[in-house]
Amino acid sequence: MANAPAPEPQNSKPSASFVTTAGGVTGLDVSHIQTWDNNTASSTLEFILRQPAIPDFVVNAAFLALPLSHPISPRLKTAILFRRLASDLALRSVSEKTLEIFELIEELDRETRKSRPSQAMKSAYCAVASSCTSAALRQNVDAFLDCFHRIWVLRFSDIEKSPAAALISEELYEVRNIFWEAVKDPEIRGLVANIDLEETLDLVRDYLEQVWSMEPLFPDIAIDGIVEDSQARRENTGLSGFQLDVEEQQFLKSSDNYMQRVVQDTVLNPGNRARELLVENPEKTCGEQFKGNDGLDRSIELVSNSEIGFGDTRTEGNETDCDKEQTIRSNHQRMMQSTLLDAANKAIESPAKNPEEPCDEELRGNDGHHRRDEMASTSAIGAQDTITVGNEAGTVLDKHPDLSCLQKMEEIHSTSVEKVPDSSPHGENYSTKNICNADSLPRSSLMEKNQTAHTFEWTDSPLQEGRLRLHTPERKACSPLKLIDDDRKLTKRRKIRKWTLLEEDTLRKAVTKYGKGSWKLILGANLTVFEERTEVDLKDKWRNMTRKN
DNA sequence: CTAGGGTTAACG
DNA sequence: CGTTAACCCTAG
Repeated sequence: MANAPAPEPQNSKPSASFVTTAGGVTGLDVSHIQTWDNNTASSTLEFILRQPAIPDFVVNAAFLALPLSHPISPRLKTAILFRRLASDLALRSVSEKTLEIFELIEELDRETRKSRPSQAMKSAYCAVASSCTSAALRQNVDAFLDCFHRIWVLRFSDIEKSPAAALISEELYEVRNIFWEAVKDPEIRGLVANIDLEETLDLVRDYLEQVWSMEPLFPDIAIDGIVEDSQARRENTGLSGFQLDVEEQQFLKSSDNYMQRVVQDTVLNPGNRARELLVENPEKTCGEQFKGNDGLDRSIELVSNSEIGFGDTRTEGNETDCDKEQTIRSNHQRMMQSTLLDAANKAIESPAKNPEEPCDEELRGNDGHHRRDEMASTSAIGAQDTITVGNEAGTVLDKHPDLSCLQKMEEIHSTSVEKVPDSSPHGENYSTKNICNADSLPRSSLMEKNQTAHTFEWTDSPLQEGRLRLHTPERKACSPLKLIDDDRKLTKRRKIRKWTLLEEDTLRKAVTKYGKGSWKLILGANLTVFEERTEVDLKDKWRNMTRKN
């Protein structure tokens, strides 16, 4: 995984300069980023996100240099999530967050590629879920019961109802049954207590490698300026050939300064992986870019501060446009930092910690709800929710140590939901909040809802305590023109796959059984045969088959 | 969700 | 270059 395949440079306009070392691409010259069009920016960011050798802080800085108006496409969101998966992998840690990332990727995947999850994805998901449960069992029985309830009952039923439903494979059902047996019968627990983390990591690795090599990273644009050494690089960073106005120059200086601070923080932060990478390549990575003057100091401090709550960045009465920009940017920075650096910082978390605590940490001191929404829709599950789930599940299980069936647990789950019909932690309507956000900012969060995503409303049930929340795509105000433009470019047509004889046979039989037109039903009844086909595909295929025969 | 017209890409 | 299967878009 240390060396993901780099995209073949193609021949078109130069767009981005990368710094390479023996270990691969390790840095990025962002000085021209302001001149990139949306497509170039998306593709380039996607590229660097997929380069494990590029330290997180470089990725972070690249996002920082990106014009705020730049839309984050579903593809890019997916790439960010892949980055998180890769980080988990590098740190040899899988957790419930990893599970959630899979769910999010699957949802996004359905939006962008309209495909069902690959076998590799489902296997990896199943393995991560198993590993988490097994790890909990090794901890103690309470943790195991709690974990089982959270993952295999609550989360499972949430996914079933979510756009990520296709993630649930037969294998997952089987594993759930096995764990369920272990819940009922302590003697079986020994058999599931030692699920191999290595195997899980391998499966996640397989999945990532499959996805990363699946499609060209640069469908339309090319990376032309791969710089081989710092000498050449120096020439390249001089902004020659580009006319920058004063504002842009100031901005660039500011981002340099930000990068400098990130580096300092990173270096001071023991156990941070980025630091190791930096030390390995002290000058070839980004060293030269880290000169600059005070531009974003205040927002940087806010960013560097582990506190995530929404402080007002405009404490001095001096409200210029520049300040506004800083405010927006500082939110942006926090978002990126927590998304990308969170994984890197995991290394310094105590391994003995309760799995919920990292979330707690991310949200500690937070009394602003915006942030909470953002985190809930990215990698972190709302901490209070999670903890409540934990406690509740724990006590429930303690009170009913001899639960006789899964249904009973599910009953408990649903009654607990009914008991607190509208008690979301802050009594807020999340949808409304997000819409407000979207109105005021071009993009307040990298993980902001995909505009093309269908709405999956949870408002009338599961936002309350005792329930894990899944990603909830919502609409936001956005220029429809931009939207169409973006999606056209970024949503790829599926690769053509010939129908197999088995598929044709199955379809024929199914049509005689269920009748022509029940495509959804037919698909549902033959999910394994019609892997990665949609009901529309079935319909089209039937049209083809019946046209000439 | 389905039906049906439109588009794309593989193939002879 | 025409034909066709696979895939996409969207009205109803």
